[in-house]
Amino acid sequence: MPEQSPGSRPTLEAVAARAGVSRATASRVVNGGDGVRKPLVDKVLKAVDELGYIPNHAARTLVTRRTGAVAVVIAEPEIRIFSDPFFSQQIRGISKELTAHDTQLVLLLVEGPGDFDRIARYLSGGHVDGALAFSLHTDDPLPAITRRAGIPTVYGGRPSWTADPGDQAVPYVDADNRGGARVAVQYLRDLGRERIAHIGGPPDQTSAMDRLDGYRDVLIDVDPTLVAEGGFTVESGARAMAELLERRPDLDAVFVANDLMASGALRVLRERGVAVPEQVAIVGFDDMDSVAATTDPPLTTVNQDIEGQGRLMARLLLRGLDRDRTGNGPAPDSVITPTTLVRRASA
Amino acid sequence: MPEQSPGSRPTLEAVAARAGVSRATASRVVNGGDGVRKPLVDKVLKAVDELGYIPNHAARTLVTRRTGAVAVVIAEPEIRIFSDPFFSQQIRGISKELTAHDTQLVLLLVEGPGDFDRIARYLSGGHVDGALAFSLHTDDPLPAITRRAGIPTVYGGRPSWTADPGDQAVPYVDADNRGGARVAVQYLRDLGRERIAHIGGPPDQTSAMDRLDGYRDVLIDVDPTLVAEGGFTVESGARAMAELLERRPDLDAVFVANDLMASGALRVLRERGVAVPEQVAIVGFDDMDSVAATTDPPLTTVNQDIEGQGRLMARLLLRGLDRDRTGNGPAPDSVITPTTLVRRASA
DNA sequence: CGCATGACTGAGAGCGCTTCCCGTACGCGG
DNA sequence: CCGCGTACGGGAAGCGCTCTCAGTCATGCG
Repeated sequence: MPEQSPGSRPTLEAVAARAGVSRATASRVVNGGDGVRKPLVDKVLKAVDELGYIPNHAARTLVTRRTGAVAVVIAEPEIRIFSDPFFSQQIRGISKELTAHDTQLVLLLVEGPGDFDRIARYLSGGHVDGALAFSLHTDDPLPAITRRAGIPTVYGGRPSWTADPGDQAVPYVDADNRGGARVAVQYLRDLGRERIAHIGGPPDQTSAMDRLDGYRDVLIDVDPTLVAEGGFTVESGARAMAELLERRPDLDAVFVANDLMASGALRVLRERGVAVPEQVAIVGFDDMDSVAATTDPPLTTVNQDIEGQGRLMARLLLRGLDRDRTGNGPAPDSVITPTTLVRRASA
Repeated sequence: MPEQSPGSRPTLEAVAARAGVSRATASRVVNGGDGVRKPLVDKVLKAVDELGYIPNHAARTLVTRRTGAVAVVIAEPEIRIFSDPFFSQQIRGISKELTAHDTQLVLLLVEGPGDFDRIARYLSGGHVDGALAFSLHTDDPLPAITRRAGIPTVYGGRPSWTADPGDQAVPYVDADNRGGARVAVQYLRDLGRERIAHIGGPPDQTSAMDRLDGYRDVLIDVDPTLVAEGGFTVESGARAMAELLERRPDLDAVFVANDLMASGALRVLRERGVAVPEQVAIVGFDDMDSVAATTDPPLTTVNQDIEGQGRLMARLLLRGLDRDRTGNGPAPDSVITPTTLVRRASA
């Protein structure tokens, strides 16, 4: 690779000159070379190579009006954000897919409520072609922002407002939370468990609600005392478990809405000398490898392909952007990814 | 905020026209307004506001040759990456600082060894003004890449080659690992412990080595059987603890190079019925809030301000970029951030 | 053999912005 | 009241690239 002399990189002009063609032809070659005869293509490529030419991104963006960048907006006031393997795996998937399409990942962390202004300005500023967002809470202002900015956006997780009629559909990627929950609870029932409790997640997150719905699908007329609410954290899971044991010492199984809470629940059960799975069987959700496999006993849980979801989000967005540009292809539709039950020792 | 008619955003030209000034004057106002009389400034700002003008970033970059973006390169083949609260907090700090300076964060995840080519191309491509990187392993190709691309870079954690003489200094931000370790071990000794073991991190990470050095600073002629090596993971910590107990059943304290390993060590001690801190005192490192406070017993550990380190990294880089541009100010220098011992129950 | 047709290539016009350079208008002192 | 100096505003030149449009050349067919 040729050394870069400081401050001056070769331009297309230089490449064209060296190859003995016009700038237009050089440009054509650099952008795929359609309609340029082989010998010229080779000459240009040779010049590119010799000069170490790298296209100027800003100039290209200026004329094409496309940035080749996508924003990933993470708005999570809680600590959970990155520490949550969930996000990190999702981002990893996104990164892989974007990279494969020569698209940059611009990370936008929302630090506080006042930040939405900044985000809005940024998204409106034409810095990125599209956005990927994680819709978490009911009152999330993000959808409104992206809509007003006219930025194509794909959501991770079913946005809460998608239930509302009349709202325009937005593409999103989500796991089959309800189906997964159904399978999990059904499994517990097939095991012969009769008083299956549930520790749910925060009600303003659709994933939590969908999992609860799945639970109810199987246990139609469930006694409300068998249901407790947690906050998707280890601690809240422990609290909820304690609460359930208090209310229903007779319970013989718990379907917990995520692995973190399940690990908290396991701890409480262990502390109180309740044998898992003999006395109480536990099934979690997410199959976080850093949690589910290392609990004692290892957690039976519902697996979802989180990284795959990230990839899918990116792919959906890129496809949509491509469609905007070329004007053809089907409108991107939401995708529900499958879930599978992973049997370990806790149930 | 005015609605954007699709596809056409107001230009500086439009703002200038509406304000009744030249484009040059409008530009000056938008960029700070130096040397423009108050009434005109106001007129322009009013026009900007009314039109909802947002500068075209590509055009600006094209002429100024500055992108207003910084790359954050994370090259960690292991899973640890994001799941590691370490990175997430660091990134959070970086994000805050960059945001405060209207600079974008472009995330570059290295997925595999072959990816370095892509990273190199990207960094050379003038997409970003600078880079922040986490130097982890001895043979990391990143430093060479950024140097060749001529991209100002600040490292997180002391790069291993900084020990080599003759190598040009690179700015980095790191905690006072050695000092922190010293304080921790000294604390154990002040407690009256006499056979203080050490579980170290991977030898190709400077933080691990520096902590080991701190340990040795206090325990000058330490018996090598008291030192075991781990990989900064829970499991490796457990393994190392088991190994130490095997070799030296008489040990009465362990200084562990990070909290994750410490939690693994605690588990092993608990399983074997060794009382902590009565029989064996444990001190960790990092003070990860998701770990140190929730172990049983809560972990005495060495705290470092990780988010602050991230901020510092960004600040150092921005200062360097500013210096490159204006040509004045001191060259950015590396920073070692202080560490403090946090007393909890494990020692 | 001549002209039409198609396939390529080249010239040039900007994309929106910053900034240099020059003209001018205003300030002040004499 | 007039001259000069200073500071501010305006014109214009690109930054590097894409893409339309027109021109060129070779070929195929009548």
